[in-house]
Amino acid sequence: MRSRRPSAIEVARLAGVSQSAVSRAFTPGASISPATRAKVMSAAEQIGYMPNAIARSMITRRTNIIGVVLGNLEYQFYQQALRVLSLRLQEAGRQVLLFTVPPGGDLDALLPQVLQYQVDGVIIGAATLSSDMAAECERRGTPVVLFNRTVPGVPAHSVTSDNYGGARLVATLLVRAGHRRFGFIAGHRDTSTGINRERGFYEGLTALGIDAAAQVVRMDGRYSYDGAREAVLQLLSDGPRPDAIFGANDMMAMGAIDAAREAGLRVPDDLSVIGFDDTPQSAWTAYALTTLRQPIEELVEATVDLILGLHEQPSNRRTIVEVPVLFVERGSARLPRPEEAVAIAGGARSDAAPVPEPAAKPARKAERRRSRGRKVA
Amino acid sequence: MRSRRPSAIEVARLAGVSQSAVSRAFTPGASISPATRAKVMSAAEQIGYMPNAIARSMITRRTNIIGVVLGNLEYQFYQQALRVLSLRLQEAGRQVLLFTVPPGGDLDALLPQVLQYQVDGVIIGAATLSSDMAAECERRGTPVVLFNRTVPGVPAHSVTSDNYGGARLVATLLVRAGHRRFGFIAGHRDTSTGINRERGFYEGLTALGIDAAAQVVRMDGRYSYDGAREAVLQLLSDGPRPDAIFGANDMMAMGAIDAAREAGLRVPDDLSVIGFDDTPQSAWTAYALTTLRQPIEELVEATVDLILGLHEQPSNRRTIVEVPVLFVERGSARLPRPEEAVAIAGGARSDAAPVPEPAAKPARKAERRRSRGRKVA
DNA sequence: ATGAAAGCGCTAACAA
DNA sequence: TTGTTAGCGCTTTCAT
Repeated sequence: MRSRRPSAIEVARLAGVSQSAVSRAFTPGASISPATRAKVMSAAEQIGYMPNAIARSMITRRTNIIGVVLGNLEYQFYQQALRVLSLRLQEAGRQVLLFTVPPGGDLDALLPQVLQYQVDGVIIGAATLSSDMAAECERRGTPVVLFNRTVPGVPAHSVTSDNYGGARLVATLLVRAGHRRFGFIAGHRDTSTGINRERGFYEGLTALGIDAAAQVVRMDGRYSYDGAREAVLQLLSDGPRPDAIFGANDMMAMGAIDAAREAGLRVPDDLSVIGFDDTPQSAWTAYALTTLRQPIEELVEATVDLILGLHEQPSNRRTIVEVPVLFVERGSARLPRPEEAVAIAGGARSDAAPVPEPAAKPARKAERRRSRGRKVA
Repeated sequence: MRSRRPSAIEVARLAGVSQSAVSRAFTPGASISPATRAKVMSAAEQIGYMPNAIARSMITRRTNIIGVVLGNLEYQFYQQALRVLSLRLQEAGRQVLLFTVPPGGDLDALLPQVLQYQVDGVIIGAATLSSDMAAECERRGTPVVLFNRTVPGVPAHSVTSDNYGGARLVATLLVRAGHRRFGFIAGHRDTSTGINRERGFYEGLTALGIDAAAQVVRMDGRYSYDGAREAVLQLLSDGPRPDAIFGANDMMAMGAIDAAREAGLRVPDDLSVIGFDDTPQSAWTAYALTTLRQPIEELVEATVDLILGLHEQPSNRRTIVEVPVLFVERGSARLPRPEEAVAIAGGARSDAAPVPEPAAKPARKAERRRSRGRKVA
């Protein structure tokens, strides 16, 4: 058996050309005659040559690797996001170097590792980035895009969905449908996502004259099914019952639905429940969860465009992309009559009956309305 | 502002030492005096130097990068697996270069890309590996481990769970509990996982004298919730009803449960349903799915041990690790009395009452039995 | 313990 | 179009 990894020199020798000819043969659009290229290719094939991407990146100063740092890979949303991200980056000819912030771990400790691999850019969908590390990345000329989060005071580019607007829309729709007492299941206080959803919900209620402080019970669902289920079970067992619950993500909303049923309540007749994300499970008939869809495809597309664009042409202007969310009506919440709802949501078309229905094909049948979305440059 | 990425030479100049001293300072256990190291470190800090992992790997001939190729990132099981895999590899000081086989895409087309990055090993949890590509990897000395699959005729190392044994156990338990007519929801015919689960189930039935050909309706669930739900809806609407359904994964089993309920059946009273995987949703009270747990942690651990070990010390002996699965009883299936069930499963301890229960903490409360597991070297 | 020098596999500038 | 040459940033002999 031959030596393990043939180099361009060996190919060159075999093909009877110079080593740079080999390099050119593998460079699309390089100045080389078809005859030479053919010779090279056949020699390469013969000995199983394959260019060394690492060596190439040393001199081109680009690795075509994008670092992706995630901290919440236990959440469906991030799992889906990673799937799409990986697909899109690959289509763009880039590779994904994946880093996971371990539970209790530190993003700032991880980032130097990422940078050592000379990545062409970093996409961060994890905990908070310190402004020190952001500055370090900028100094090195490595573009950074925050995915699904913003960090106050850190001048990094970011892509998020309109968490505030979506949550505010939920508040409006619930009030218009006659709900008066609410439960809000919060995730973590220290994520921009969670904060904005909470703010949107409370401000939406307040804007319609609801005394949020008195009428909303805030629960901590720790972003988990179990956490939410237990909190809601507790809530329903003592004191006056809410007539609607808004979960800061779908998993928690589903925990709320199960809790409600365990407590003998019917959803949505006795209790309306709305979630956030539109994970695949929301469409399952056991839940038929009315929710806000985070448009993963669009979020990812924006993220990829940003990071690749920044590598080509660095910019010190901070870009913030905010993508509108979509209201997906299934069966878990009582809502205003369609005409009114449409007026509330700002005129998007509604093409479904208002009756709850099993949602096998929610994408086609359900009523949807877009939140405002904006792009801030 | 200074030049973007300081090199060891610049550090050396600033510290008044040679460039190799800088290298040594950053190499644990290298022969260098504390004084010199201190000088280097302070100079490095000053100009923000960080070793270039790419350059280093050129000469050490190891990148510390493991290629991970997945094709099924829409399935929870692989999402979870990736999460754990990434964590464990990071703990071992390795990085994950992630590749996704696009829908309809080709693993063999992807693998050369992986190899160009000079990865220290490849973990494959996607479609089928051709023996050509396997040979190519071996020729280059890049170890390959198949995750959750085996490919007949391809001499690659692999780690799987005991799909056959688990499925066979399901058949046994269902028959012993008195079930006689069955539905089996298959995934794809071309995955070793699917094949073995199917074989185990059918052979388990046959071994107990059930005429599988006559008593089992085989459905194609395309590994999806929707596919399974529709297939089961169809099944229940015409012809004699089965009294138990086994889904080749949890998502399909949950689709079956929803279909049964839509058809007005109670689970498990009218219909027993068992799944495979033990995804997080199985524990949700709406389903309380009785299922077989694929021990992700153990699968990943074995995979990581294998791939790292192989890189240190290549072996041409083919290693196949098969990890036992765990039977997790929740509430979706009627089962034999505990004593009998234990005898069937081969003596594993049972510490739960046989009554179905909401499964908030299934790990502690549920009854479990291990399938046989074996390790073949 | 330290520095000088060689070179990992490649691309890019230059000359021919 | 082609070959020659000079590095990319680092580790690793080999002297000292």
